[in-house]
Amino acid sequence: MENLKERVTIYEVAKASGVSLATVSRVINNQGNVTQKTREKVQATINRLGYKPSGLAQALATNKSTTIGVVIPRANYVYISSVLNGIAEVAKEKGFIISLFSTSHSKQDAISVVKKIITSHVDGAIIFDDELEEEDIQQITSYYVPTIVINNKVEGDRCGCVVFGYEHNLKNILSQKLENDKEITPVFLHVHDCGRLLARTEKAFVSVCKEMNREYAVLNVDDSSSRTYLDFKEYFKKHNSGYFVAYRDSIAAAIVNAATDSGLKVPEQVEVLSLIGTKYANITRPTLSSFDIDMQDVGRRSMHMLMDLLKNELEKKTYRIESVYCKRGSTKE
Amino acid sequence: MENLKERVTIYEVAKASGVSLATVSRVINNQGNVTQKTREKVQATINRLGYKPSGLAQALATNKSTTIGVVIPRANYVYISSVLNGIAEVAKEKGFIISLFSTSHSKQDAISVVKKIITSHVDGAIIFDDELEEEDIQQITSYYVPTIVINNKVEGDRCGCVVFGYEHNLKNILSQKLENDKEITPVFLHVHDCGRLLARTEKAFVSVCKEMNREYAVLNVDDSSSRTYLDFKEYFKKHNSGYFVAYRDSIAAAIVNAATDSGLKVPEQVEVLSLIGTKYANITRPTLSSFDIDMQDVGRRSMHMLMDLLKNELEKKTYRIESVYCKRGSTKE
DNA sequence: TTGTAAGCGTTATCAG
DNA sequence: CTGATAACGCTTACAA
Repeated sequence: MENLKERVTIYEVAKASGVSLATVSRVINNQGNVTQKTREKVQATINRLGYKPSGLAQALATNKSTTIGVVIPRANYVYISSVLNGIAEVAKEKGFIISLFSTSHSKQDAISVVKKIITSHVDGAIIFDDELEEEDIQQITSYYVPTIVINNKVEGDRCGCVVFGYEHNLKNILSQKLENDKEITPVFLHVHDCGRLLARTEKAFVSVCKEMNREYAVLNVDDSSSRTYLDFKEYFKKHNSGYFVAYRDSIAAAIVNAATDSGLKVPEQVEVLSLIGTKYANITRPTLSSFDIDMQDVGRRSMHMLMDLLKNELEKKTYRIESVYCKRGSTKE
Repeated sequence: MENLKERVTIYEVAKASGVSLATVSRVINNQGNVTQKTREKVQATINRLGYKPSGLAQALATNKSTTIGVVIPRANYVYISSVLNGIAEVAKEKGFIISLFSTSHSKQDAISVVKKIITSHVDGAIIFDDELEEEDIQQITSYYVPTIVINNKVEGDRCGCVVFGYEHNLKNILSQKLENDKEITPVFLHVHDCGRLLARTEKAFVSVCKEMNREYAVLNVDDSSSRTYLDFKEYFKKHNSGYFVAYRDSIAAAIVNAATDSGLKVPEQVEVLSLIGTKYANITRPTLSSFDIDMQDVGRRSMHMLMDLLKNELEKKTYRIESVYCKRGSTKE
C-alpha cells in the first residue's frame, strides 16, 4: 500500500481498474452480478491503492449510518461505564459504531444533546440519562430515531425501555428491618440532583417509614465518597450507631470506613445498606449489603432491544430488571 | 413543531420560506450576507418544520465531521473509563462527537478497528489500546487522520502521544525496599495478555531484582479480582508473608483482603504495592499504596493535544506524565 | 444580498 | 454482467 496524498475515492479505483463506479460499488458491497475475474481485478486495485470507502458517503446514499447514539451522564460511576461496556460489546458484535454523548446536570445541555442526536443521523439511540424527559425522547423518536431508554418508563411508537426494580426490594428489606428492630431511626442519604433512581428509592424509603409510623431522617451527603467519608468521621464523633441507606456503594463504603475508622463496629453498631451494588461491595471490609443488578447486562440487553426495534420486531417494549438483594457484611440481616 | 413524516431537508425549508438553498445554508451556519429580515423568516420556518440539518451531508460537503474516534480496550477497568470521561469532557466543550471503538485481545480485531476508524471519516483519533502497534497507527495517520496515542511512544507527522512514567518510580521504591529489607523475595503478579504497561513494569521489576542480585518471583494471577482473591486465600494457607507488586489496585485489593481474611497482618506480614491506583486505593482497609496518575486528566490532555494537532499547532508531540507514589497502608514504607 | 450550480463519495435504478 | 446517471442533503464558489 502506498502512502496516500489524498483520500482515494471509488472513482479512482474504477478508473484504475478500468471499470465503472457501479462495479466497484458492487465489489465492496459483496454483491452478485460481478464476474469472479472482474471482482479480483477490482479487489487488487483496491488493495494496491489502499482504498477505504467513505462511511459518510455510504450513509448518505443508503440512509443508514450503522451508528447508534448513546447518551450517558457525565459522572464517572462504575455502574455507568458497565452499562456502556455492555452496549459496546453487542454493538461491536452487530457491526454498529457508537456515538457517545454525555450530559451534565442541566436541562439546557440535555436539549442540545437531543439536537445533536438528531443531526448526527444515527440509526438508533440508547438513552441512560435522567436529564432527558419523556418529551425529549418523543422528539427524538419523532425524527424516526428508534430509541431505548434505560431507567425511565417510556413507551411509544419507536421506543422501548429497560427499567430497574429497586423500590420493591428496598421496601421489603426496610420494613422487615423496622419490624425486627423497634428502636432504630433509619437514615436515607440524599445526594443533591442525583436523578430519578435516587428520587424513587427515597420515596419508597419514606413511604415505608410513614406506613409503619416510624421516625426517619434524610441526610444530605456529597456525591464524592472522599468528602462523605470526612463528613461521617465528624458525624461519628457525635453518634455511635445508625442504620443508613445509601444510593451507591462507594458512598456506602465511605460510611462503613468512617464508622470503622472511628472505632465503631459494623454491623453491630452501624449498619449500612447500599442500593446500587458494584465491585466495591465485595472489596470493602466488611463487605457491603446491596441490591445488585448486572449493569453490563443492562447494556447488552438494551442494545439487543434496540436491534429488534430497528427491525420492527420488538415485542416487549418494557423490560424490567429486578435487583437482587445481596446480604453482605454491612447489615445484620 | 409538527410530527414529521420524513426527514425535512434544506430544500423544503428553502421552498417553504421562498428562498434558495444557499440562503438557508447561510442561516443555519450563522454566516453573514443575509438580511436580518430573511434570516428571521427562514429561522421561523426552520422552527416550524422542525428542521435539523443532516450532519452526514454537512460532513460530506465540508470534509469535516467534527467527530473523533476513540479506541479503548474492552476491559471494564475504572482507569479506562476515567480516561474516556476526560476525553468526553473536552470533546463536549469543543463541540466534537465521540465515536467509540473498543478492541478485544486480538490482532485481527485491532486491524478491523483501524479499518473502521478510517472509513468512519473521523477528524482525528485518540488511541488507548495496546493491541494497536505502531504500524497500525501509521496506517491511520497515512489517511490524514491526526492521532494521539496514549501509553505508547509513537511519533510521526500527524501523530502525538501521552506516555506514563511508572517504571522509574517503581524502580526507586523497589530498590529502596530491597535495600532496607535483605530478607524478602518480592513477587510480581503477572496477568496474562495485559498490555504494554504491565510488560514494561514487569521488566523494570525484574531488572531491579537482578541488578541487586536478589531473588524474585513472578506469579500468574487471573485478571478478575474475585478469582485472585480466592487464589490468594489458598496461597495464604501455605504462606504467611510476602511482598507483592500488583498491576492495578483491584488486584492489589484482592490480595490485601485475602491476607486480612486469612488472619495475616497487612502490612506487617504481607505487603502489597499497586501500580495503577484509582478510587479503590482509598476504599480498602488498609488503604493501598500505589502509583497514581489522574487518568481523567490524561483523557483531557489527550483531547487537548488532538485539538492542537488538528490545527497543526501541536509543538510537544510527546507528553509524559509521571506517576506519583502514594504511600498508604498496604506497605510499611 | 441572493440565487445557480457544481461538487462531496457513495448507492441504486435503469438500460444495454 | 456492466455502465450511465440520478439521487442522498449539504456547502460554496461564482453570478446576478
